[in-house]
Amino acid sequence: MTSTTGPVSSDAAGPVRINAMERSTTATGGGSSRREATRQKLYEAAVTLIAEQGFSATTVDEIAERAGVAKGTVYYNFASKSVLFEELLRHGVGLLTASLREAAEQTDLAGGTKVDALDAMIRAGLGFIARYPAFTQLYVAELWRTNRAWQSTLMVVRQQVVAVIEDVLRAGVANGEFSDEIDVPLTAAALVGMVLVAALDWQSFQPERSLDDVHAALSRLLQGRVSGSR
Amino acid sequence: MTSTTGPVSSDAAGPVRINAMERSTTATGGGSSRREATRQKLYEAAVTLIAEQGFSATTVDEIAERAGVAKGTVYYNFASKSVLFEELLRHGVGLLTASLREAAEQTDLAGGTKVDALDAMIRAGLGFIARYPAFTQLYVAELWRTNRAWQSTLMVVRQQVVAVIEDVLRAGVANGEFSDEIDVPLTAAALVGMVLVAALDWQSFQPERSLDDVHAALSRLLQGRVSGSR
DNA sequence: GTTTTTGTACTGACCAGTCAGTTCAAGGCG
DNA sequence: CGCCTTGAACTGACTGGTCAGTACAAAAAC
Repeated sequence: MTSTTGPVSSDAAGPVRINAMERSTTATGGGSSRREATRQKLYEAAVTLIAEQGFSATTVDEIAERAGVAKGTVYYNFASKSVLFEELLRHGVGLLTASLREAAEQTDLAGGTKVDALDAMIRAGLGFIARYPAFTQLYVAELWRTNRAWQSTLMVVRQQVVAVIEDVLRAGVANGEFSDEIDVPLTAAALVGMVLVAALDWQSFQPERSLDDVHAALSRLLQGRVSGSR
Repeated sequence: MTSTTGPVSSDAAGPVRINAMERSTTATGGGSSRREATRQKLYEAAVTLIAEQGFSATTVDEIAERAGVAKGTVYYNFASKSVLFEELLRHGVGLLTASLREAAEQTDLAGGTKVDALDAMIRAGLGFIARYPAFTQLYVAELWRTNRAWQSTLMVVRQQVVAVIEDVLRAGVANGEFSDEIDVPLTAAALVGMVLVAALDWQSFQPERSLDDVHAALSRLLQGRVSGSR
C-alpha cells in the first residue's frame, strides 16, 4: 500500500496519470480507475517480490497476496505472469527516461554546459534509484539475460535509457565541448553502469550515505578530478 | 567441453590444480581426478545455463544433461543446487580477484603510477569478462538480490572484488597521487560498475568491437579526458 | 445491468532431491 | 597375465510437493 517500493507509487485514489500504454481500456478515454488502481497494486507487489527473489522464484500467488487481491484478479488484469512483468518493465523505464530527459532539458534552459547536463542526469538517476530501488535491482538483474521470452522488450528498454545519454554526448561533441574522439555508445554504457552500480551499492551496503555524497563522488569521477591531490 | 563458457576451463586431463576446498577426497592427498573432472563439467554447464536463464529457472536436469552426466551425479558431487551455485561463485571470483591483483602488482613492479595500476586493472577486468562472459552475467544478475539463501556468500564475494580496487585507491591517496577528498568505497564501486556494465554491453550489443577499443574508451573516462575537445 | 473482483477448487506440468542398483578403476593375488 | 574384491563414482526411475493457469458461481462496485 505504501509507496517507496517501486516505480508505481502514484496515489491510487487520484486520477490516472500513468504514461499510457494500455491496449484499449475503454472508449471513454479515461479508463476505469478501479481497474487501474488494482493494476497499480499488482505492479507494486510484483516489483519488490521480483527484485528480491527474481522472476522465476516469485509466484503469482505471492504477488496476489501482497497486493491484497485474489489470484483470479491477476489473470483478469494481465494475460500472464510474463506480461505483467513486461508491462512493469516498460512502465518503470518510461519513468526513468522521462526523469533523465527532464534533467537534461532543465540544464539546457538554464544555459548550462553539457557536462552540467550529464551531472544533472547523474543526480536525476540517483534520485530515481533512491525512490525505486526495487525496480532498479530488477532491471539490472534481468537486462543481460539471453534466451528469455522478453528479450525484445529488454532491448527496447535498454536502448531508451542509453539513447538519452548518447544524445547529450553527441550534442557535446557537436558543440566542441567534448573530444570528438570519444566513443559515444561505449561511454554512454559506462556512465550508465557507473551510476547504476554505485547506486545499488549505496542502497545495499552503505545506505547511511546521503544522495549528495554519492553524487559528489560520481561527479568527481566524471570530471576527472580523481588524480591530482586537491 | 570447450572452454569460453565459464571460469572453469582447465584441462580436465591435467593434474588437479583446483583451489582446494574438498572435504576429504582420499588419504593420498591428490584427490580423485575423475571426480574433479565431473565437477568441472558441472561448473561449465551450470555457469552458462544460469547466466542465460537465472538460478531458479535453471533445472538440475538441464545442468546434468548439458554436462553429459546423470542427475544423481550432481547430488553425489554437490549437496544441493544452491551449494553448486555458491561454489561456482566463489571459484569464479577467486579467478577474477587474482587477475586484478596481478595486474596491479605488475604495474607496481614496473614502477608505474597508481593511475597506471587502475588502468591495468580495467584491462585485466575486461580480459576476464571477455573470457568468462557467462560468469560475469551471472554475477551481476545475482549480486544485489536480497532475501536469498546465499546472501552471505554474495557479500563476501563482492567485498573481495571491491577490496582490490580500494587498496589501490588508498595507496594512491597515501602517496599524494589522488585527491584525499575522494570517497574510496564509492569510487571503487563506481569503477567496478563502469567496467562491468560497459563490458557486458560490449559483449551483448556490440561484440565486433575490440578489447582495445573498449579499454581506450574507459581509460579516457577514468582520466577525465572526456571534456576538452582534443 | 455491466464490469470487476472474489474465493475456492482443480489440473497438468514440472522439478528438487532420493535411493537401490550398476559401473568403474585400482590394487591384490594366484 | 587374468581374475576377484572393494570402495568410490555414477545412474535414472521415482516421489512428494509446488506452481501457472483455468473454471465458475456469487458478490461488490459502479
